[in-house]
Amino acid sequence: MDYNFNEIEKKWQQYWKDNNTYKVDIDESKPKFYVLDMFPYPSGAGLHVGHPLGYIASDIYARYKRQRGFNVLHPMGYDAYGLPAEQYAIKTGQHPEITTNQNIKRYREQLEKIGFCYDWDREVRTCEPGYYKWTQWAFLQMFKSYYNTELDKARPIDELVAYFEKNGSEGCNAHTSANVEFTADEWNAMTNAERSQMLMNYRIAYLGNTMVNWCPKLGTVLANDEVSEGLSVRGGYPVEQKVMRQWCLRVSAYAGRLLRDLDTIEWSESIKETQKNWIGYSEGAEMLFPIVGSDEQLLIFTTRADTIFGVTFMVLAPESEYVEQVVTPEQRAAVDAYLDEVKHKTERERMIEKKVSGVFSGSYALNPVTGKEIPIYISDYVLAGYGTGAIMAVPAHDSRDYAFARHFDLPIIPLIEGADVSEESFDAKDGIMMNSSNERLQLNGLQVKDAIAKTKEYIAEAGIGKVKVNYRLRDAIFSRQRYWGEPFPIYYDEDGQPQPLDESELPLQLPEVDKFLPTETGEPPLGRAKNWVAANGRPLELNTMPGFAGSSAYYLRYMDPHNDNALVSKEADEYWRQVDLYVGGTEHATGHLIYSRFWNKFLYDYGYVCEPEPFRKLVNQGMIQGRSNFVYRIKDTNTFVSYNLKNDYDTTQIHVDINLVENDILDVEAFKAWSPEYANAEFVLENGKYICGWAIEKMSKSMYNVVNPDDIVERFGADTLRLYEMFLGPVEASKPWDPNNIGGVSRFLKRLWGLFFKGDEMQLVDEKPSAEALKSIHKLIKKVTQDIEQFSYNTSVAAFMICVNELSTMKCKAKSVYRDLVVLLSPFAPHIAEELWHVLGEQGTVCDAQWPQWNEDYLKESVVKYTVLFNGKPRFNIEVPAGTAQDEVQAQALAHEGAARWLDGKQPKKVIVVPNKIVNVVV
RNA sequence: GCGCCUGUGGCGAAAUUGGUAGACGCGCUAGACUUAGGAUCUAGUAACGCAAGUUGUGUAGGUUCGAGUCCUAUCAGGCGCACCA
Repeated sequence: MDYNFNEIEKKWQQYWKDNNTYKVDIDESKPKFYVLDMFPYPSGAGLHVGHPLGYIASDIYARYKRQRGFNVLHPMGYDAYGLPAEQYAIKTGQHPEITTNQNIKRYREQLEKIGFCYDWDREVRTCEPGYYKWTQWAFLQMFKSYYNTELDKARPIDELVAYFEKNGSEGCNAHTSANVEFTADEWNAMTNAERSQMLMNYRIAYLGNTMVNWCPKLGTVLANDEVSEGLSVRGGYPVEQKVMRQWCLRVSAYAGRLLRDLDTIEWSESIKETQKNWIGYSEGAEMLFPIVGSDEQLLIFTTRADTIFGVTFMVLAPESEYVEQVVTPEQRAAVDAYLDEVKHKTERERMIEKKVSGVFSGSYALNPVTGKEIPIYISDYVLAGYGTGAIMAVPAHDSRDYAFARHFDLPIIPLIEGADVSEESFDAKDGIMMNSSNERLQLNGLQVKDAIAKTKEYIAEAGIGKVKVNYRLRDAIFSRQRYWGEPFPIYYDEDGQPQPLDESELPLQLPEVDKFLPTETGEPPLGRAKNWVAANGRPLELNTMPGFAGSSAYYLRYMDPHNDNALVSKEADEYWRQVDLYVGGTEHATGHLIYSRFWNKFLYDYGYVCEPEPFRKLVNQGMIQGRSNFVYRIKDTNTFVSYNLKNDYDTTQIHVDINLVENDILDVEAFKAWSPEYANAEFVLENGKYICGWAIEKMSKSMYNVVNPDDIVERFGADTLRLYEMFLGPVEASKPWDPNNIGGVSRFLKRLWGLFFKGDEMQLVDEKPSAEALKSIHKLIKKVTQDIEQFSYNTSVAAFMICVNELSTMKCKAKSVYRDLVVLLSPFAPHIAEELWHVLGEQGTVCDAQWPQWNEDYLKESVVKYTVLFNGKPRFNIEVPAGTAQDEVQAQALAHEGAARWLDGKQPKKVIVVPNKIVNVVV
């Protein structure tokens, strides 16, 4: 009987569906385990073979854990809001919901063919009202909260209001970005609108005037992680810096906890490192520099307090609030011209130019330690968003200050012995201080490290500053000027102030619009909706939430997906707690994985969830790249040149569909039929063939190198696809899809199948397995068990191949051996395992079979061989009967005896037995 | 510039964590079988050499009886952050 994978796979997929095999419920009698994949955005292109890589790895783990007696939650869903569906809608007028649902249907079909053990009853879609109700709900909780820096957690905003009524802002422990102070009387005298505006400085979800990344081409603002090198990550359009009034999330309040708690989770070092960089912890000092002829002082941040004696000028960011206070009338024109110039440059232009620019403000500041007057400049190399937007410049020991000083011919005072600052600055935090003592502070002779500590102490004592920790992490910009996203549960009152909807009004459903474009007056698409008002008749917010809103808490929703009264019930949360294993790509390191952690911590502060971290262990699967093929067209002709002849002509490289190419040889007729453009193409061949060029690139529709998993399933079966993807290499590694290797895995399954049958008869019998068969299978049990725990699936597949070869060679027919083999194989190749499970006459499904245990006794050798080395060189072998821990002692005695014989009776100096069957003798 | 990771056959990769480097698969070579297939089976396959043997884990040192593995330096590739004070 042949291995008919198509029939088997269809049959068992149907069986699993009919019997709800993968449905899971809370079961207090079993320990839980939560295995999660990052849910996909359902794009129009469908799945390619790269997508399932992580899904297969997690599926294996989920099935394995289930067989080890765990109650495993393994759900799947869709991140359904996204730009492509919206842009398609703008182009065609088709509602993005229709496109999205079509794509979801396709994804589901593709996923089902691969045989994952998802509990589809728990599927979530971020664009469904029943789901986004809870996205909106979480937003409302954030709107109604502030961050208490003393308790280090979120608290109701009402508590802050009560505090303001009694004490004003004095001594208030609330995280804020604004430097405002007011008394209780002032607070109580404010109008409602004024109070509402003031509270925006404290709310965790707030409407703020912030510098945003504005992408004119996309017509929307973007979060920092959606921008790379001044271009939008999606689309690659230029991004400008612009002050706009936008919804933001006070992620920065959580910077410390986001950083600290990284130590409590099992993530790869590289992704933790990426998050650490993104959060950007930096310990330094804030210092006050009095402005000459003014009562105002400049507050600056520095990590190099020790260099205070080398400060020769100050610099303000162009957007700094201090600018207005320091510009003198004489310098007004020059400053305005500079500010105007800076404003019209995009961030990308600023980065590319890297030219030193700036302008003198006209004012001077007083160095609080030396008492010297130093000029205040304005320059865009100082960023408004970091620290205080103002710095003390130490050109001798900071390369940026150095460049600025050289350009404006400002003095440079070296502070470290032996540092040569004639050509460049000396930035290292290393060396002995000099030029750094006066009657107030003496740093000369100290190491830099000690000088920093001493200066910090001094400035605190002298009252000119304080020790301060700064984070680079900024608040997340949370509104988008788009249609296809969650509406905000916010209306605007008579004063134009945003107010929360009542929770009973949730979900606030996305309204219908006639077009998916901004309005003629430049408002977001929701401005087109008719009757877009709250229950009280007031107008609703027109922005929608960004992509990461819906994906920030989806792992919680899977725990209790149909609950209409809570995001997740207490019972479900306390049972499932957190994701034990999360599998997904590294591209979300600074986006989703930060936002989710933030969101979870916020919910944790109120006790809505019981774990401070959402994802205990994270595995990042690599990308599967495509292998693209190229043809070479001679410029301005319709003639194509074979790869090795292309250098004789002036050619253009063109991607060609890999389905038209076999072993880099182009099927020229198929190529002509591919597109009307090529119907009359002519070819310059080599040896009668057209050879294509190739490259390893990202798998993408536009490069015509996409391999569809459906085709592989059709030709080789889902089990082969699963085994093959695991066999390619470590899950974490990126690797190109190489269709050649698949034959080996396919052959392995056929060979395994062949062991069960003689002709059409099942040939296995109930007999006692031989010692060597037991050894072979127990070796496999041990290997596979350990490999799965370590995600080393590629070596597991190799071990299966070895075992099957051994069983085949020894003609093993004992059912009990194959029963264990089938159970071991079932996480990797569930369909064939299920079929063979029933061929063996077993009941139930193999998913519920208990995972076998290995017995070390079967693995022991009867005789242990030792190689005796003299000073590392092999001399002779000895054999010791195996059995107990005694064999090492025996080996030592035997080796000693043997060595003495070899050395003509001379005793060896030392005999070392190492546990891997080698005895080393020192002579 | 700062930080992190990775360097092993023709290729994807293993190596029980310091103990016979290259498991397993692809590819390749030779052969067998056959109703000629997108087959299957057997043997071989790190390099050099007819051999015994020698050399081999990016490079150079070091520790050790013994190093792919540990230490130091260096080179190459990948990723992240980047006028972040």
